[in-house]
Amino acid sequence: MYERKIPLNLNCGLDLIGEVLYGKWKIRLLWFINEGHKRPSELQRKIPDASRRVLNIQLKELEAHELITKKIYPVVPPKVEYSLTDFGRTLIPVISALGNWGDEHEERLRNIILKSSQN
Amino acid sequence: MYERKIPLNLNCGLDLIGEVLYGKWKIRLLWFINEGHKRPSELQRKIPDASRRVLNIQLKELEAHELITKKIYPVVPPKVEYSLTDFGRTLIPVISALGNWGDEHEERLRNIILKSSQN
DNA sequence: TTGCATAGGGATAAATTTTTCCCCTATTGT
DNA sequence: ACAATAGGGGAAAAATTTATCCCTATGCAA
Repeated sequence: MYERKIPLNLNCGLDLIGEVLYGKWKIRLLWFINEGHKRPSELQRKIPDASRRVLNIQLKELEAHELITKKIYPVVPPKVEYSLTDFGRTLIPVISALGNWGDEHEERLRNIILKSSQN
Repeated sequence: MYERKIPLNLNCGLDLIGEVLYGKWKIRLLWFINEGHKRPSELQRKIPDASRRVLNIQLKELEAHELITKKIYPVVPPKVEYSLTDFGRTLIPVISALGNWGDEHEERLRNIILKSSQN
């Protein structure tokens, strides 16, 4: 595992939530798990731009942060299902707020982002 | 400027908001500017863990994304003030939602994060 | 006259995150 | 035998983000 060289700072609420949500795909993972896409392979299909590896890594982190739980069924071929914990579920309204803002300003954002990524 | 090699994806609202808020210090910059800390030097003092350089870079990006405006006063020593645009102001409730969630679960989060960063 | 404050930028290094590639388990179907 | 499916993980490379260092300029205070 990677060993951090610059210390964490956990001063305020924004630092704290940042620590658990930072990661390119974490918010989407939580979102799709909440929507009922529980198995790793489903999640990989839902998020095809992410490498399989990172999804696994980020799922592990979400689990370590107690936002999701992992259930392994002892069958072959293997079956695994993730679910939100109660704690994780409290994040859903926050994620909705993010997604809604993005949706509401979709047109404008797309233009702005594309324009500013030209130069 | 850095030239991206992996294309952006701007499919859903979460992608879009991610594009403008991703960046270690951007949320805090918006927050403090909203609180009235407008000058670069104030912001640097408010966010001492960030290097001066990155704050400038991220302020520029926020400006390019039309979330803040920059006013340069032609005086010596130089004086600059940032303000939220109307568009940027619409983000404040979203940022509050993030910060509040972190504050509400402060104890728990601090423990979880420290525990999981041990090993 | 040296030092500090103000604002900003270039070049380069370091830190961190994500991707790529390859390998392993076990069963079912061809 | 061999591929496909389902889930994982190590090692190293590539991508991306942040940090460090040094330089510009002016006016004011010790």
